[in-house]
Amino acid sequence: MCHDGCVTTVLPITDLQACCSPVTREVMDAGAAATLSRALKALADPARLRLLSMVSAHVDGEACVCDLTEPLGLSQPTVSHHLKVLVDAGFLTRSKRGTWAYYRLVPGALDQVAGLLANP
Amino acid sequence: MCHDGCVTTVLPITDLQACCSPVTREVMDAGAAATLSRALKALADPARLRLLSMVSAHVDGEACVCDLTEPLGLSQPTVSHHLKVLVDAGFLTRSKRGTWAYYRLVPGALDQVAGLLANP
DNA sequence: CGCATCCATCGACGGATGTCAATGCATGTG
DNA sequence: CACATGCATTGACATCCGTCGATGGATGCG
Repeated sequence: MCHDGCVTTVLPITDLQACCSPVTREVMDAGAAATLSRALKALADPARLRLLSMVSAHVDGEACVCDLTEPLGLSQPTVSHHLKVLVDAGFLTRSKRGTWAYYRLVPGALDQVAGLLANP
Repeated sequence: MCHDGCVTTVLPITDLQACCSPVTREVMDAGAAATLSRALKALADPARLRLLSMVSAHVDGEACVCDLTEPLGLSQPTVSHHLKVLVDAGFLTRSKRGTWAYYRLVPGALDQVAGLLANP
């Protein structure tokens, strides 16, 4: 695997909005496909989908790791790992206050991916 | 891995439309997350995204394997493999006519996934 | 200070995934 | 019939990914 450059950098959401027109509009070049697929890979996991859902449904739209570990049924390191993946992909932000780390949805990030899948 | 049942059956697109409300509407249960993540996994590959794009852009909205293998730059078995993944996930249909196998987008399949990601 | 809590990172392990060469099976053609 | 073409399947291989226990750093509290 790992074609065309093997980019290890984080995916800023701005890359996504600049990268490509929707899948069915015209033929995607390799770069656009790689960028969009990186965003989709971050979403293509049941634990991460539930994390996004739980964070957005939590009070004030934010949640810390200890709020998520038990209802998700996974260990704390695993939850931290998934949250990091979602932050790196631009779907969540992390803000540390005291001992706690609060995660929050990035507004419009999911809609942007949705817009690249749907027809215009 | 492979929690909650380890379903090996194909994912009919009807499951998807029945499975869940959008990610940010309410907390997803494990089953809905598994179903949606299976659809997203099928999309989360640059080769498959380009295949969808190339099929939809091809004349008459359909294409056979020999149309796709050279512009994609992957071997014929690999292209066949990716096409099978997309068919099994409900994003493409396959119709064999003579020696050729023609692939075609399933109307609305991508939009359905998009609708589950975006806000209502 | 000493201790508990929250969380990120590390190392390890098993299973999944993307890729190709080789093979086999239809279908069409001389 | 013999042969070529289009495609799916198989087997093998390297890599990636999800998970956990263990560890360690940071913060707050007695």
